[in-house]
Amino acid sequence: MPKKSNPKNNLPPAYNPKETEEKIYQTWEKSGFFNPDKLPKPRKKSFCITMAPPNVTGSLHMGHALEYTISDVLIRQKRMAGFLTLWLPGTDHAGIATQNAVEKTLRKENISRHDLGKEKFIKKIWEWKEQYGNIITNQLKKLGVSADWTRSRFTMDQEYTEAVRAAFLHYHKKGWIYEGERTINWCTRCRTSLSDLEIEHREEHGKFYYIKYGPLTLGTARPETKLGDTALAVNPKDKRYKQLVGKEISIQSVDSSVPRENPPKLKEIKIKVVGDEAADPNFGTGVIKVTPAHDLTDFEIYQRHPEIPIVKVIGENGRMNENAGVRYEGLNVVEARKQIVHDMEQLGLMEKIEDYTHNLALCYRCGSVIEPLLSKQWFLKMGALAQKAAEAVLKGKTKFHPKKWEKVYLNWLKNIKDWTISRQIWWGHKIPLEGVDDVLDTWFSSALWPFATLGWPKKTKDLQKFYPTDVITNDRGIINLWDTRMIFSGLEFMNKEPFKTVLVHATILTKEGQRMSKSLGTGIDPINLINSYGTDATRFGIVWQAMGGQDIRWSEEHVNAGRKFANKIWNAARFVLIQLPLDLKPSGKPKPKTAADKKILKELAEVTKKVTQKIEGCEFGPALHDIYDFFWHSFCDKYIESAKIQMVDKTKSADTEKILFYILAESLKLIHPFMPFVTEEIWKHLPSNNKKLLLVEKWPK
RNA sequence: GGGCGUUUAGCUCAGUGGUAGAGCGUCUCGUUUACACCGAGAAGGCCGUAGGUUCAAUCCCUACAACGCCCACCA
Repeated sequence: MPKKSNPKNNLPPAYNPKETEEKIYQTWEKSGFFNPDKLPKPRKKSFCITMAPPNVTGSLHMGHALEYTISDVLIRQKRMAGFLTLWLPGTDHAGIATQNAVEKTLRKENISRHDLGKEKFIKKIWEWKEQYGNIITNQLKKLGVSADWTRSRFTMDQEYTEAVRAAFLHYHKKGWIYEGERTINWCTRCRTSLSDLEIEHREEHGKFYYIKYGPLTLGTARPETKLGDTALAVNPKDKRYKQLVGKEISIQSVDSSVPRENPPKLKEIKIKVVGDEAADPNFGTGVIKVTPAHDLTDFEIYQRHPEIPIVKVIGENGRMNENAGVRYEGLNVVEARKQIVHDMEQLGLMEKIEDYTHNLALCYRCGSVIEPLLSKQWFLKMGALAQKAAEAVLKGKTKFHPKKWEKVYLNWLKNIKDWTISRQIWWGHKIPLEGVDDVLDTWFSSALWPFATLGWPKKTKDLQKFYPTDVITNDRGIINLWDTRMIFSGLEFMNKEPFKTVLVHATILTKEGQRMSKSLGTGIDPINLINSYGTDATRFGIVWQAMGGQDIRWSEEHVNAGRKFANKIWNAARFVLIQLPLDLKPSGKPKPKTAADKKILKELAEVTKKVTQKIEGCEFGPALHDIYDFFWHSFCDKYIESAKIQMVDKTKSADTEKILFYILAESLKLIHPFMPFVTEEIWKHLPSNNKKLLLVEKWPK
């Protein structure tokens, strides 16, 4: 006999995420439980993640969605497991990136930042920041992110700025920050220096020119820098040139004082030959020209041979300057190259030209060609800091997950150079010294994130409770840019590594294996997925594919599968609720009576253990597969079908009801970190559970 | 140049030293007290190639190939 539907417990026949999600999120926010201070007590152990702050340059992409979903899974599970749980959110001012984004919008109105002036331009960026910061926050909420918004930080808010200042002055006092004129990476479009990590490489097919230098011939890909040559270098062990080392030789060269309108003329110049290991006897002719002002290697040769003069021939605008001579002055690099090649050919100085493939250095923010040039910049000494950072990982104080990234991390630290920390842009933290207009590399402030967000340099309660934090989650692309620098900063300022685990998540690619990118039009907007499938389904689809550190070739079917699963949970709950008597009181683990009862309880115990272990081990995809499999195939397909028969038998029906309820309730807890909305909504309808949110229910053991 | 990763069903991916699995898709049957966003079942795989270790290899080892990523001053 079919039971009468329990009128108090009836749910609509299908789960509707649109109607549910916003309301549920508001309930959570109102509860205050995202804030550890308001969580039910007692909670002895803390668990803290400082959120990798999204840039204020745009909206969220799939990488964010993955990153924040798996962080949220961790946070929700720990919160339920009784930890004093804090997920601290924020945004990053993202120096060059944001400045460029705002400049781009101005360009549409045909205005440059110089037209506006510094003050007005910075005001414009702040307006932009307000607007995009809010968009991002709202998108994170849509994703279900259970972060403590009351503690939200921005890398340029007042207190954070104090932290940056304190950190800089600390290093300065130690003598680790110095100003120096060195050859650095320069973006001629952004008009700023960049660190080694802020350049990208692209293969380019170019030419390789063999130029006559008096008795010698040498190869170069950049003949225009010849105008800044101040020496030649050969390997001291190279027998061919041994006798030349330390001597000055006379060579015929182009007379750059002849105006471009006139035919080129020869001029005799004298140039010194030095012996240096950087010259490889087996490459080209074994002779290299030394242009210290425009080549990083050549600058290092200069450092080993300080008697070599330096002549800067390319300006910060990327054009040849007065030192290049009237013949070339004002030409950009490409034009100058064309001109000088032409001139040398005319004068018989060009021996031959070959095809050549090499890697071109590009700005990681705007894609323009990087021009190495001599410039006065501020540097932070890396020696002691790099060593600290390496030790943290070597001693196992900080662990990477997956472990393979430790090698990448250590390898970079081994070959590290001093960090160029000054930038010539307008948007950023001003260097806190008199008479300097430069701002700091945006990563200088990001490096302080795990403790500056908790109140450093003040000695706050939050720092005491939550530092060191537990996990940081990010893309592999910023292991060196960010993780390394947070680790040595944490050790330097807090004497403790900032987190125990670096969780390097997968990269989401298109189904074809391409990088998702806005400009290529290959990106997917997670908000669109949420709008068509619901947040739980989107989170499900993402986590379902997050099987390990492997890249994910995105396939949307899994989001659809998530939508179906949400509905399956909903309907299983409907079925159970229809069966339940109105006065049922949840009373712990029920005793099994039948073989089916025993089996399902045993399987629940197993899946509980597996899911817990897998979440703790950062195996989110496998954890979700397990609970999915249990709930759908063991509980719905098998047990509910058995229960339908058992319910008819009056000697068994009461016990069966209890088991149905118990399995459902425990499953909802296990599913909640992955699919928080649908589980919370159902939880509201369960009898005698009206007071507590699933959000803070006790995680099953 | 150095390092790393991937290669399993039509697609996206799990997995194990001993008869190969999931989701989606396809096909057949099914309106039974939740759910057709469902149920029962089926088809579909020399587990990249070639060697080796082993009683036994998709799994361990070696080489190769394809694709992808990171690092690097080769002018």
